[in-house]
Amino acid sequence: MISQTAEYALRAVVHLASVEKAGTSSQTTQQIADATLVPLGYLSKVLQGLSRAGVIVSQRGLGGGFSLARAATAISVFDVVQKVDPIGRIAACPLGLEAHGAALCALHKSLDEAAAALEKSFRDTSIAALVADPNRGATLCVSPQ
Amino acid sequence: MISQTAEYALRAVVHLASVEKAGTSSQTTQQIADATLVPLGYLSKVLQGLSRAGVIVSQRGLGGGFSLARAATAISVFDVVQKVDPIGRIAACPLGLEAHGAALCALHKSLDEAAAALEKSFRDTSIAALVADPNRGATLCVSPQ
DNA sequence: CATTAATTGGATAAATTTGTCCAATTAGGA
DNA sequence: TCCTAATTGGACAAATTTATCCAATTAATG
Repeated sequence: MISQTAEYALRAVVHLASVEKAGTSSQTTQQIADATLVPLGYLSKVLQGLSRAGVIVSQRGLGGGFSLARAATAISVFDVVQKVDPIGRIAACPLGLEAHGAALCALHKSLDEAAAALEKSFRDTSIAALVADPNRGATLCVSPQ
Repeated sequence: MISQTAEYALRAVVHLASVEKAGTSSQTTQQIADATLVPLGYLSKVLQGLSRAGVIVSQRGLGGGFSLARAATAISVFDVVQKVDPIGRIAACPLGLEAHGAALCALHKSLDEAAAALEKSFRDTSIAALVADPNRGATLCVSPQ
């Protein structure tokens, strides 16, 4: 449903939200990789993408790392997914025929409605809502850092 | 949201439903390719998969081709998608840690709920519902065969 | 200023998905 | 029986996604 890359991006952002809630300001790629079990080298690319997209901010050099670009309550699952692996809403008939202008056939209308529902669900879920209450289960199914 | 292969499979099955509704009993790979604009060689593989999955039936030799394995009302979008490109429901933490047994963290619980909703939407849509009323727009955004 | 720790970006490789082609097999019909 | 039309299955190629590695750059600190 979502790509591996989107899954990795969500894990990283949720982890950042989790440590920020606990009072830590930034995390290195290595720390994020350890917490999320995402391959280090690939995670580096994913974080670069999220940084360019304005979801997180990076700080180079000693003491640097990544942190959320804004409050976790102001970042949605959609914000993260859309940047690395956009949900393909169907705007026009994929067959490219213009016989019916912008009108979609029943199949593509139905698929687009499903995509719209998924998109709404992602828009309505904030990253903050995915950070577990520290008194209950841990974030990301792993023990807290 | 769904793979290219799933999109092709849906086009093919909807097309078969459409021609069967119009009284034609079977279609060759070539005919389906012409109607759906799916690359012929690849469509051949997709149809083989749908055939093995029991969604359509094939008939070899002269006069052969493909037809639906049962009434279009009894085939759902889910039946088609699931065979070629299964919706990945999240049964256990993808990080593979057993710290919390089968319990999902908030992120994966949320993603699984989204997958469940998508799955339900696909289950609730029959192929018959996607065959356009011949008096209105055409099936698949293309002119009828 | 030198050292250390960190991101950045590029080149490259591996894996998966998508796509092509063709020989073998199956079946109908003259 | 022979010809033709069709699926089947295998090998292969291209494109995309996922993953690895490393040199260059940036920044803090002693």
